[in-house]
Amino acid sequence: MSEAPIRVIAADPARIDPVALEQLRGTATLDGIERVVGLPDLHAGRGIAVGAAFWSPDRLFPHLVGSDIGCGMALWETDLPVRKFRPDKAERSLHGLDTPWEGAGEDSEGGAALGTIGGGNHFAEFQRIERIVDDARFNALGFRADRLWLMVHSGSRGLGQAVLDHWRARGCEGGLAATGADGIAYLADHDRAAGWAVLNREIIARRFCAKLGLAGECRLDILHNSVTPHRGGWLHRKGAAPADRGLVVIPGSRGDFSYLVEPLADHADDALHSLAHGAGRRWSRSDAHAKLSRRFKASDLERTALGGRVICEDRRLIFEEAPEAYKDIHDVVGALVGAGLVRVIALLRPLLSYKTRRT
DNA sequence: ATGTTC
Repeated sequence: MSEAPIRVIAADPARIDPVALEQLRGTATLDGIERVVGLPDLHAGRGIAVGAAFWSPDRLFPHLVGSDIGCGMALWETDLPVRKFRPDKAERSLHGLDTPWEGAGEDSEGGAALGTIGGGNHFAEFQRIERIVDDARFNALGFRADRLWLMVHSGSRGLGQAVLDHWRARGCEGGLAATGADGIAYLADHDRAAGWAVLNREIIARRFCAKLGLAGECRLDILHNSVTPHRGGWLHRKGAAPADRGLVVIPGSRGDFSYLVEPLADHADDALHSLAHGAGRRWSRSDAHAKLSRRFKASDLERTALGGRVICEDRRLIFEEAPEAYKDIHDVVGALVGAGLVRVIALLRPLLSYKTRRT
């Protein structure tokens, strides 16, 4: 079987991570994979590159979706005029969000984790609309620029992990025939985990709003780890946002802006109808910790260059997830714009980023 | 990424 073509969309092709590129090559040689795309946030993952999409005509590859099935971004508009947002007060109010949600049934699947953010790069962040680039479109959507917004990044926690573990134990790395019994069973597991992840983000958003006494409405929820039917085959996205499900928000880092973008259709197929899902890591977790813990105290990182505040009572994580550990979001979105894949609608400024609090 | 974590 010949190697599938690989297309990488990058801000600066000379600076594509060679390790990530080698990982893309590894996936391009899989029997049954016919197209591979790297997005501008491409970076090395644990075996599989993150920021990538993979198309197969007839096979499902659970390990190309990974363990955090259904992980994605939700963006909510609250009813609070942003001028009334008090970060000090909010910081004092945001307690009890790492413990199980009261509404989770004890025997429901993944019940204890439902409504909690988790670790790694997951977060909830209050934001304001910094700048509207496309006024007509923003207004047509009925969005309000003067309100407090809330972004949630989380996934399927232990449930998605259990699904991948189950299929890995059965030897799924060569893929599963999509129409076979195993393929159908995996898809059912995948869809259940993805549905759980969407619900998890909704509950997280509602819990955060409730702590501040706010009402809120979900404006978008998009998955960046998934496999879906696509043009007669199967599209695997590993840290890749969909370009065929409406508006997308692309987070920068806790110290930079997030972009609200509208996917454009004309060149979408070049990128397998996929987009960057964030800025992408510039430094590995261990490098970020090593470099930054030498230069800064953890408390130095509780405020960002944009004036936002950070709640992260995990001393290792606050270094691992520092803005410096991520690529420049403006370059990443610039590459998407340059490739004709998106139009920018608006930029959002982080006001308060919540990672974790000790309980 | 992870009801993780020697």
